[in-house]
Amino acid sequence: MIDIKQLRENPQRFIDGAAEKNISVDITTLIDLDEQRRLFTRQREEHRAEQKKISKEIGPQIGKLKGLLKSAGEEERAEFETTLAELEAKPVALKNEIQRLDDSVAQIESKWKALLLQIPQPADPDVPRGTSADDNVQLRTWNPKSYDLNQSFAENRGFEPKTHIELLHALELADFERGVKMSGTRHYMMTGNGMRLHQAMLRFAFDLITNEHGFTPMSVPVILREECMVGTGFFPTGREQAYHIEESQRGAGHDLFLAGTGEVGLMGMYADEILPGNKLPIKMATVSTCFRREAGAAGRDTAGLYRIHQFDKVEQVVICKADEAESRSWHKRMLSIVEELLQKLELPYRLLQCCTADLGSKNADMIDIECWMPGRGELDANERPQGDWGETHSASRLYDYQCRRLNTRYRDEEGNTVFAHSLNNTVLASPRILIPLIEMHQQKDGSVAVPACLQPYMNGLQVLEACTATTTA
RNA sequence: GGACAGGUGGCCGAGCGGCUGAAGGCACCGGUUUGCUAAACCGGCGUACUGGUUAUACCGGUACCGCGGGUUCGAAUCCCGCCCUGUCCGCCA
Repeated sequence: MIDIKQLRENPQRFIDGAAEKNISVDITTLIDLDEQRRLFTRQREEHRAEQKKISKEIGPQIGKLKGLLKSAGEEERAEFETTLAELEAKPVALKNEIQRLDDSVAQIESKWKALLLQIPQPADPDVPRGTSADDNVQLRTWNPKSYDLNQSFAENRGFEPKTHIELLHALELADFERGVKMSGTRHYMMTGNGMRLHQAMLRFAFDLITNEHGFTPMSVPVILREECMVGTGFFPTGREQAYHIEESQRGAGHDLFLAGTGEVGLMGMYADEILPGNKLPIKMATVSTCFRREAGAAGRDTAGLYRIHQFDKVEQVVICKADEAESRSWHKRMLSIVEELLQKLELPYRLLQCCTADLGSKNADMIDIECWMPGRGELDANERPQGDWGETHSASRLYDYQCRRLNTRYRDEEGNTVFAHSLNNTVLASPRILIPLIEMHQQKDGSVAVPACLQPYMNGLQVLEACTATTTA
């Protein structure tokens, strides 16, 4: 959520910010509603103050009269009733007026809140302006010494690559048909060594981030209340991307939603809290199952492990003090952890500075990491893919946008409560990361070499071969 | 799932429908005293919005006693719905 005070002071910044992100929101209406809300709220407060004052003056008198009324005789009764009516006339008039203002404020406020939640965080000035993902800017690439990105896979390795789908089938690492049979399109199963590899990847990444980089290991709920989804900024805009468990239909008090990332649980845990300043920065990592409906992606990446409804992800999150320099430095550090990971896995990658159009509404800045996937991309004359980059990681910098929504604050040195800054980044998402892994490490004989860093997590296995697969027939 | 009990400030805990933003205690901060520490004593100590002003200093107003609604001139206190917690029973990885 943006700071409404900043919007009042400089609406143009937010109008431009939304336009640059290609997000259409009615900021003029929000400003109108904001003014009305403040006006009516102030009037209501003035009336209430008056009411309280009167109440204190005549309240006890009313109470006393009502008491006397009970034991009063006929003549006295009439007199008391008249006095009572006189005393009550003014507060009753006030009460009606307050009731009217209450209704106005409630009505305005719900529209105001709904709009406010939709206003995107403007991108930072150093984020390239753009109209689509095509305008993202490549920052740098990395490749192992043995792989020249300017040459084709065949030129590098001396044989034509298979796609990950072909490799998964041949080595019996995954079963798409039965996954689809049970759950429908975009579902799959990892089988035998495929599952071992999947787990090895996750554990390797989790150990790296927690043991080597001091992030606190966490398990988090992946079934969450709507407040968490709104608080973390995934709702209302991304509502159709989340699976919705309509428990209220069965009589429960609230619905639940499946998280699309562990970030929801990690950030949600500190909602409505004021943290002691010395607790920051909070560095946490979780490994969790992620669920995405992939609404609007019909027809895209339908085959293989690229775009699926359920996967597992190691996620890193940092909650730090409200300091731009500190935020920016954490962003870099989180990215460098991923670079270390990918280098250990010997996977070529590139860093992409996302342009304004690709940021999403909550981010001030986002850097994606894409791995080279030889089995992806346009088909050549022989109907074989030419290879392409595929997104495997995404590092977001949000300033206080998320903490403001979540109401996560900390107490600074002067004792003030301040909204914290938050950042998040993928450490590793699997099975998507298995695409570059098995495509890049495939060998001429159709086997796949297991990178050294994963071997301890694979019972020491060095090569995945067809005959080593121990899966169901 | 069934039966009870209960949700009050950082924590514990009191609270007759008006004098309660809320007693008391603990913790914390400042001060006095003090060889040091401790103790004792004095003072301070919630969040948010909003106005006086341009200001995180100061003064005022409003709201907040799980959440939402209702009764009332007036609600922490009465009523209704929901959420959550605890205990017992049942079921269960």
